Amino acid sequence: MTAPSPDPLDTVFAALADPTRRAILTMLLEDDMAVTDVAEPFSMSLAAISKHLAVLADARLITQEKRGRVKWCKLEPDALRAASVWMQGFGQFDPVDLDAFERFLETELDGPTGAFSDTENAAEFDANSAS
Amino acid sequence: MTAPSPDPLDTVFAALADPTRRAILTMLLEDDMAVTDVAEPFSMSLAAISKHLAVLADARLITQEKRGRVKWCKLEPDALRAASVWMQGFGQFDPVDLDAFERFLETELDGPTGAFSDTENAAEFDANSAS
DNA sequence: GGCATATTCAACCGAATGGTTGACGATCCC
DNA sequence: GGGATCGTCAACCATTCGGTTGAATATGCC
Repeated sequence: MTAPSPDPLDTVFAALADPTRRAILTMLLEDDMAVTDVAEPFSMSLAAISKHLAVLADARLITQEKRGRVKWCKLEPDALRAASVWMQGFGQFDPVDLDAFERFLETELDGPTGAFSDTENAAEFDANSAS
Repeated sequence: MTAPSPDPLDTVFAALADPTRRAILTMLLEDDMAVTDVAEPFSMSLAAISKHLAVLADARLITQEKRGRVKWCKLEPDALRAASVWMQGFGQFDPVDLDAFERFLETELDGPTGAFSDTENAAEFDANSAS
């Protein structure tokens, strides 16, 4: 924590660059989750997921609150605002295609408890399986 | 190049995670530039900038076209669209705050030839100088 | 041809990343 | 108290990243 203070965009974009972390964010979009539950769909150790969550928390993309012995992870979409503004400036796209995102989500998420469909996106949850 | 085919979002976000590369994109927003001219404001070797440009090209954030002995770099904002859509889905921010971006740019860019103001953002062009 | 310019290549280096395993500290519950 | 569960810590490992330097490859110009 002695780091000077790198541009917040650095840490936000770096956090988003990992498919596991993006998948975690997508899961948290549905609901707050405990660390163990976040880890469940991934074929990777709990410690690894814990590290990913630390990266997301460092980028302020999530917050973590310990209640009892379970630590709850909550999406913090505000952290994306600066990054989003930065990106939007380049494209001058059509204003926010939220419909496209909802369509994307429908293929990404299946049930409310983290049971994912085995579409093309399922690969994101077992990145090592990619040949 | 034997890599399977990672999610394009991986490479786009990873490319955006570096302040030097974001600065390059900002410069290219003004105009196409040759590699040497891109490198000029940075306190880093030409080879390093060449690598950064390769990363940006790999993420399809820029294209490079060789005319004569000089290679021109051109911004390709389309590559940001998918990433932007992905991000927007989390925030449900107010639709595209382009004004905020233009204000940001005014502090970022000074002249049309790569002369940057020495505001807070100038640090991005000599990242090593950050204590 | 011969020299200067533009850009990349190759080898190397230190630091950061993403993962593992095993031990550890908290907390819940009987 | 004591066992099970939750989560992190510490050490380790292989790979990637961001940078350097020096040589090599085009290309333009006289």
